[in-house]
Amino acid sequence: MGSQSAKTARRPRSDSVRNRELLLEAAAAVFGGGGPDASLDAVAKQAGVGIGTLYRHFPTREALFEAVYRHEVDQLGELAERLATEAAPVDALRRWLHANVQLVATKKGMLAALALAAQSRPELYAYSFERLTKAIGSLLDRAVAAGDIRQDITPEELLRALVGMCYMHDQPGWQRSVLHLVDIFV
Amino acid sequence: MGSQSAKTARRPRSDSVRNRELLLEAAAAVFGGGGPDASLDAVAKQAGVGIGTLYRHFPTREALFEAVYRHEVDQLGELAERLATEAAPVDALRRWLHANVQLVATKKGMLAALALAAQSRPELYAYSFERLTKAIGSLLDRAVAAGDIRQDITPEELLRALVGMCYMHDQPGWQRSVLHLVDIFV
DNA sequence: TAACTATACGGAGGCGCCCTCCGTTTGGCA
DNA sequence: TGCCAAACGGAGGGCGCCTCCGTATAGTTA
Repeated sequence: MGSQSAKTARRPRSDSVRNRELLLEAAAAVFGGGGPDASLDAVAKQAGVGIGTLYRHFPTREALFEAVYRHEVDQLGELAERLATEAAPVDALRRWLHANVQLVATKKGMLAALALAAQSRPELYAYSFERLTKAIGSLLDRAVAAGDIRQDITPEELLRALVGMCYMHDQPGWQRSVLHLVDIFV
Repeated sequence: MGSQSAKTARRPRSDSVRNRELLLEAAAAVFGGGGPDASLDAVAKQAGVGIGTLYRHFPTREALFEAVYRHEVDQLGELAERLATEAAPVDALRRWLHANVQLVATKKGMLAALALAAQSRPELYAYSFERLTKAIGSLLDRAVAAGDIRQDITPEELLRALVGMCYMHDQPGWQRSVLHLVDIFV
């Protein structure tokens, strides 16, 4: 039986996998720059693939949004794992939080779209919440174990605080002030 | 000087005023039914006017959203004033709250659009908040004065509670339960 | 009342985006 | 190396967006 349900299963084609990745990156760039109404033709062009390929991978605009969202969340998760092995506990936490702020700042144009997508798709919200909570949790645990940080804070609290702070993203200078708060807090 | 700044001012044309009203009603209906992506051509058709007339009154889609939003809020305000003279205090309050729930239920498709519009336009939010708070305030004062209701509640609290309850608008049966809560509360 | 004109109306048409469909290409497997 | 399922590309029909200008009409003036 192996990992496949039948002998007839085939490995996915390499170009398919690569194109999917290219499309996700292109979509993040285009939506980030031009807002959620940006043309899908532009996304395909940016990715260097035909429009048909885009639609094969993501049948609807919403599907593309959702995939981009998951992709971003996954990248944050992986970043956390990497930092956990590469950096000193507190530093890892600080850098991860900064990466979050950075992401929100870059993808301004996507926020509205993501908010809508997450609102109408509870399971998406749940997924990202769990994944991010775990990421924070592991970083936090290490920092606490190292004795570098107070213990009376849960991952959920920290995540909510982070999200809340980023909600002010239309005030001028929000980025500075959030980074500042993060540094003070740590 | 009267109400005009110069003698050269002309009264607005009656057809213009009428068409504007027709368009707002049509837009509320079409967006309510077909979501915020519904065609503007459809709105014009529903209103029985040419597409050019729609664009003259509302140069962008956002302008139309905003106008519809203000219109709805104003109507709720007027309803409150009317109820204040026509119904018994507590009954007026109850009916007004019910009208709110009704509105949210009817205009489901508009909620996402309105949320976006309100988010990117702080003054719109401020306007509606003030107007609705006043509406609730007057109804609440009357009910309290009549001794029919507890006194330790502010209009702001009530408004927030109402909005909060309607945020669950994707759960099945939310409408029943909110109406139920309203009745119990009153 | 009639003539005048500022104002508003309507909708054709150019443009660009959406999405499907199918002939062509390519990667995996034997 | 040959086979073919899977994936690719992009032309094209359709539709919605928005502008532009000739026509109609409400308000004003004589």
